[in-house]
Amino acid sequence: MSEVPALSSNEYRDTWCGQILGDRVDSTARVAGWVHRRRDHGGLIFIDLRDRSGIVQLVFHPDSSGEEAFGLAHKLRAEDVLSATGTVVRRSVETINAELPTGEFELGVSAAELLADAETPPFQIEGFSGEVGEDARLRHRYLDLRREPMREAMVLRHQVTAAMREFLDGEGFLDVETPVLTRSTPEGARDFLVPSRLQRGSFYALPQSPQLFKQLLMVAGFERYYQIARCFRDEDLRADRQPDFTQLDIEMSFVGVDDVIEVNERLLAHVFERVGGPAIQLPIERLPYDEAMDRFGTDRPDMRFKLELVDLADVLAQTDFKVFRGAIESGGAVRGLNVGRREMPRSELDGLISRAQELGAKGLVWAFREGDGWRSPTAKFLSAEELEGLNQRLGAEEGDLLLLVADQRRVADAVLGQLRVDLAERFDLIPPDDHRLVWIVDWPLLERSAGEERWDPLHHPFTAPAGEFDSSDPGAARALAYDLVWNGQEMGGGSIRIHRADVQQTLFAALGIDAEEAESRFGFLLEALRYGAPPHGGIAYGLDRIVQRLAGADSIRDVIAFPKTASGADALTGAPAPVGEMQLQELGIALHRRGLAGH
RNA sequence: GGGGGCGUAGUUCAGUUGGUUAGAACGCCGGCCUGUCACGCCGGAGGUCGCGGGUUCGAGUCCCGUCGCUCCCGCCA
Repeated sequence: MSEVPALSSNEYRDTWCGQILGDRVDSTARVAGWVHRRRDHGGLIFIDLRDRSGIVQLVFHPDSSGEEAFGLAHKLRAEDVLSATGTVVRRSVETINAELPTGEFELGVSAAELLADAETPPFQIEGFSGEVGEDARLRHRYLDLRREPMREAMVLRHQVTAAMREFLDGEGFLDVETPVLTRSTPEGARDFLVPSRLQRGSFYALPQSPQLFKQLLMVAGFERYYQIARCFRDEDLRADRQPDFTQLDIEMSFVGVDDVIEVNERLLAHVFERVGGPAIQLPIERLPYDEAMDRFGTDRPDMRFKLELVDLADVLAQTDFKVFRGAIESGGAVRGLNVGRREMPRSELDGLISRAQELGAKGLVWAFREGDGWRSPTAKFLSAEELEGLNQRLGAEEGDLLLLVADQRRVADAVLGQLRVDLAERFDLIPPDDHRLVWIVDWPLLERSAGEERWDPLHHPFTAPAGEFDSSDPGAARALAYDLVWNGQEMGGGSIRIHRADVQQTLFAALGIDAEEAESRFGFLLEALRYGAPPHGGIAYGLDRIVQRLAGADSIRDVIAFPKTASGADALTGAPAPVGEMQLQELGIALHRRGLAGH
């Protein structure tokens, strides 16, 4: 239950429902709130009244409450809004309700006023054991938010941001607001665009993050900045992705990787301690990117369980099996996973193959170790020596389920890395209350863009390289970057930024952005860097995800007051919605009728 | 953009191999009830089976399309 300070008296109430406690016994109190539940015994009426602080039982008695109040009580219905005055009474022992914090007391009502009556809610606020469909909850979110789990999630969210502000304030960080109507910043996602009326044909972009602004604040000499910033990305939604979401955005000057990580570890420990999250052992483990990919096949490993990937190419160097040989000869890899001794019917194994294909693999080899060999459709293609070598490399014991993927290394990693997580859930390998935080460090600076002759930044183009950047071998460059991964989910990421204009220009060039384009898109940044920019770096956290995880919620939507549905709609307001012809004309926008646009 | 799941009373769900009057629980409405707290008891109302089309003597059930919600892939940190 949310903590609230004592009330002063006003025309509606002088006490919170949740504060009808022992120190009030025999005194007069006035409370206000919503009718949570009514129990009408004919000659005696109980009303549970709810406000943000909690619930208190009101008792209406035909004699002591008076005819008027008693008559009103008889007509009360769920969610009516009521103000009631009465005497705080200690309940007799046999009528105590141990479930309620106020359960040893009640309010003997002497007068009551109906402040608003309520229509029957479309779903029950409480007292119903089933889960209400999210559709209905979102359409009437203001009612959904009256339910205790939602209120608690919102309270938790507030406590998290309050603890963040408290810590950062104590460390000298300045909270500075940056624009929402801005220019596209290249985080890689599609921008939400806002048409300009004053400059027809031009558009603002909603920020994907305050990245460039916070760097400019470092140039401005603010040294330590933070903001709880709304960010926007026009991409498809997921259970942990919304088109508008919130970041805790942080930037610091005159710092290196270790400095940023050190402050952030104390920040996390402080926040978790304040809100009763899992205890954090400092320092948080750091895992180099290459090792994460080797062992877990992903840059956001869930380290609460083992199931590590194994490289099998050398065992199969001489193999005649076309699938494996083909992958190896074309520069790919054969990677394997020992799932341990498991039963799995053929239908489920087929399901694993489908899942592997969905994730990009051409196929998946499954096998159960049986004696010195395999029970597997693939066994007949492999020699006894190869099977023995594979069993040994995979540490396979009798009955162990083995999964192998032969493909380009990044594909094999991605597929087995995801299957590893799927199977851990399938076989309950994840300890229930375990939490594992890890920094992923030593990232590559650039990666080959998929299918194109181009280098892309793994983070963003302002990430500083470790040491001198060698344009002749961009793939070898490492980044001064770090991501925080919590139970396999990315919670935040950041880097030291490039603070010299010449280095930034070199990087733009390496990314295929020529000087002219760099000047037109990022001229303001390059110019700022020429006026004396301090070495600086920072981080941004996905606030919604952090709160989701702390709340133990299945979806990010459960910790956002007014979230969008999977199709990006606001079920409550109906956004997005068509606008009038006049509005469009003012903006100089003409809509294509469907089909005319050509695509 | 692609794939999977779901859509029946206000809510959560059941509904057999296609069969004539579509059920349950909670909620709602009315009555009774002075210590309940998921109050109890009695009675009652409430349905475009998401929508459109098709197959059939007959469709909640089968087929096609479409819309909505949701999960995943692509995309996106």
